[in-house]
Amino acid sequence: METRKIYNRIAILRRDRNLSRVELAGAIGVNFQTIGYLERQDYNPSLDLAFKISEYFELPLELIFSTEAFAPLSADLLKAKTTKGDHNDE
Amino acid sequence: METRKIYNRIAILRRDRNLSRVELAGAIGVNFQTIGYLERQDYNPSLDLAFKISEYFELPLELIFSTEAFAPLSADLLKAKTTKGDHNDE
DNA sequence: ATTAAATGTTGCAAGAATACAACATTATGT
DNA sequence: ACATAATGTTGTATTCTTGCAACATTTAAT
Repeated sequence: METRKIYNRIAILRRDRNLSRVELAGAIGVNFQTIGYLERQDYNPSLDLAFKISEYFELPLELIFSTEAFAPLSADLLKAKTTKGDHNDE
Repeated sequence: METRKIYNRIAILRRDRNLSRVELAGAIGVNFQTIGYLERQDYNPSLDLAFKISEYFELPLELIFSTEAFAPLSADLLKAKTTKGDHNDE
């Protein structure tokens, strides 16, 4: 299978919470260098690790990992504010 | 890292759409035996493969994969119906 | 009942993810 | 400027994922 690179927001989320890689790694239960590999997108996390990270940040997996490059977090923030109150369910 | 087993709904979703493993595998671009491994939960898919499957079924990844065992699909269906119209955003 | 399709099982090979160590570079605080 | 923390780099070993082949069992259709 031609493995695609999955993009992620680990680095920004980590900095947003003022954590070092060592701290984040400790909290999640992986080697701190593994966090580095993921932030640099040297390789994709396993599905289990992706879930662990999403659980740690208390964010849906799709908000942290994506098959396409992410826009800056701030853009998403703005979009969320703009859409506030819109309930277009169907 | 002590890898957890991730549960999935691939088998039910596949049957729901009347696909054989060969067909599903072909559509996604993996070996048909790989679908079998995943359905039996012999191992977890890579994050990329999980995304491919979620894209194929046009369902959010968390609806197909979970760190905890799934209730039957029908239960979720009922819950969705019950919650219809509830917009508790904040 | 027979056949064909679908699924399960085992085993081996290749590739990807993770751990870990040692060392280099960059940032931060004083 | 110095010390320390944080991050990056390279390399090796182990485990997990995927592909693939061969064969067994189950299911479905006729």
